[in-house]
Amino acid sequence: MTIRKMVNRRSIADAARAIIEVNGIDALSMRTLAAALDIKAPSLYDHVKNREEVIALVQSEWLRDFGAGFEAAGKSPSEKIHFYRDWALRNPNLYPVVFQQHLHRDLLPEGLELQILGIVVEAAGGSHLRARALWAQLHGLVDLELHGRLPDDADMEATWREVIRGVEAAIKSTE
Amino acid sequence: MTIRKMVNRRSIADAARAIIEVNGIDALSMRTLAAALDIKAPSLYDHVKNREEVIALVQSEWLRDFGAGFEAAGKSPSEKIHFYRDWALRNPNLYPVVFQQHLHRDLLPEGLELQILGIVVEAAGGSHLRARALWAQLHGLVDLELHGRLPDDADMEATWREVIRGVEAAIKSTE
DNA sequence: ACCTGAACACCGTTCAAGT
DNA sequence: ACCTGAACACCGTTCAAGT
Repeated sequence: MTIRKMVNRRSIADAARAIIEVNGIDALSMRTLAAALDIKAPSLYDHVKNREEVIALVQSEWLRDFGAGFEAAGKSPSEKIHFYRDWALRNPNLYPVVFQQHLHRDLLPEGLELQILGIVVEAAGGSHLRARALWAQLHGLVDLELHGRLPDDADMEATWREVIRGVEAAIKSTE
Repeated sequence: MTIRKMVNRRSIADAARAIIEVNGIDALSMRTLAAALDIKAPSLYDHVKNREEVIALVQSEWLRDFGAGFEAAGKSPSEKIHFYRDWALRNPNLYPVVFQQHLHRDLLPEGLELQILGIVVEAAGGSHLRARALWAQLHGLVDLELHGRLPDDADMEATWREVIRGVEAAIKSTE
């Protein structure tokens, strides 16, 4: 006689995260998710509104994880940038879910988005404008790298160093 | 008596592009695509290998379109950057297909990828390294903008000006 | 409240059959 | 060569029914 673990929004989010992490977001179906929780697909709808909301829960859970690590990473621009890249490459299936879906702000812990934005602003030397330009660069480079869109012979280490150099130069120029 | 237009790889690509353009890539199913061409879904497989290949055809068609426009755009970094942004925002449903899918290089016109890369290198003042950093920034900013991931009050015009300023400063610093 | 089986309207793809 | 209907193994979601 096996006992089934309690099913609630948290356990659903955890099971969904595990599926996405291993097999990508396309592998997340309401049926596979239900199976992982030992119930049938229609039962999920007693806990969540729809598949969209399941994804939003994972997004929220992992944005919190990212935020904590980003906050804790060394405080120089270079260290923040390295953390961003490493987090993304360590979580290739989760990254697009967290940073490339519509952000369900209503399910987010209060202030989390602002906290993360604040760290980027700090790394960019205090300018909101440069912070957005920097974030775009980090996000874009990660995305191109994850999709294998850069030429095969592209030296990614050197490219990331170039990004860091650019930010440091921009900060120095306004000091 | 209605006559059906000829069905071939080109007409399939055109019909697929039209569907994606209007309703996004999720709306592209083999059944809706076949219906647009006045045939049944299984018949598509006499012309293409699978849905993946249909997408690759659209990707190839539009990368060529982008490349032609990018080439023709004014030759200053600022003008190239503006063209990139405008093209993306004018084609919000096509952009991810062209720049965020695995690139099927085997279906691409010879040299097209290198041509586009060359233009970015030129806009970046000749440095391959800075070209990748720049492309990442353009791609990332467009993606964040298309996904509405930046704060509502973010001044996008100013952010793009900041990107242009950064590139110009970087070029100047190595002249 | 939580779970179920059956059903609806969809998918991509295969295949035997027609012309 | 090109097209078809039928089928297979999937989807997300709804709903009446059970406890």
